[in-house]
Amino acid sequence: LERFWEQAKGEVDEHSEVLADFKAQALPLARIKKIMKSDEDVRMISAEAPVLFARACEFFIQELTLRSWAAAQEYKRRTIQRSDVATAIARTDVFDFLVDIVPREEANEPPGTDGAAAAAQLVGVPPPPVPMPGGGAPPSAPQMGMLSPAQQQQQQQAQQQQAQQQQAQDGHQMGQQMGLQWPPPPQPFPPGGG
Amino acid sequence: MSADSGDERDAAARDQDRYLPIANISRIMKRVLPANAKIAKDAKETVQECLSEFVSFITSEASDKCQREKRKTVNGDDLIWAMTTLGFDDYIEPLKAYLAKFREAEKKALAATSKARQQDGDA
DNA sequence: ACTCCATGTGTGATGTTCGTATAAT
DNA sequence: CATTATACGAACATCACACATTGAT
Repeated sequence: LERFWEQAKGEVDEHSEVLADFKAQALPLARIKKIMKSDEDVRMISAEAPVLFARACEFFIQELTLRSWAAAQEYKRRTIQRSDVATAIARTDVFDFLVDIVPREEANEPPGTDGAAAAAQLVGVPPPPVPMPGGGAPPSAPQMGMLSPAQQQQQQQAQQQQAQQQQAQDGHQMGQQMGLQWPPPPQPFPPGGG
Repeated sequence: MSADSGDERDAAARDQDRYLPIANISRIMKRVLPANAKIAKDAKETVQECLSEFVSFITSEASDKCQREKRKTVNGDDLIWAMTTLGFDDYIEPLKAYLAKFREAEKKALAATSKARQQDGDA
């Protein structure tokens, strides 16, 4: 009897591993489900929904992180601060729904400088409205109008290349695009599967 | 104007139950950053909060669609539709492929377990 | 529109993983 | 101030069961 199980497991094992890779390095599905259920209208959730969401959350985190990193680099910082995330949100229209959490005032962006616009273009973002009410420069905002867009681009590109190399070394998942544009990982599914 | 700027975020730190583990989020963030990049604690917490908002945002839109169509179960297609509607078009393609592969794998896994059970009873 | 079957999901208990807290660098 | 290393405990994944949901008739 155990023989059968072992044989069967041979078949199942492959799929099990594949399925295991879903949650391998992912966010906890149970908590995603909890957050979804925080909406009173949501009663039943298919099993695939949290799985899909886990992946979507990775994309979301990666995009927000890269845009924040670009913002940090404009100040020649290697540490992403909250203000950088705020800046990334303020510049990206698909993140408008986050203004309730991170108000635009927290974004550090010197008005009158098109360096930000240049960076945004480099990032591949269409001209964001960025009304930028008279927010005023945050305390941690040093003088940064001195960088020419070209220099900023050079620095960012250098960083991007480094990042790409890191990606290529660190993992074979996504090292090709990742220019800071937002090309979702070509990896449609768990590695090793297929 | 006020000296309480910065304390508001502590309120967010209370219900960690409503957020995804910050360690996982930090790991995913580092994955797309160069090795020499650092992430401030504030930034991690901010991303953490934004992520939960993202989930709620998409879920709400998907739930509305389900109500319109008189369905009671939010499925992956609803989420994909919601993300498309809300402007996350770039996520859709890979997510579709991911979802398709997941369904396929699950079907096969289920069939395999079914066979295993048959053999179990047979033996 | 109504019924029927198959599929799939919520709930609760359990073993195991892994994220959090803390201290050192 | 952020990262790393370590131990503990909470939370996650899994399973079984009852029945609601879905889609075709």
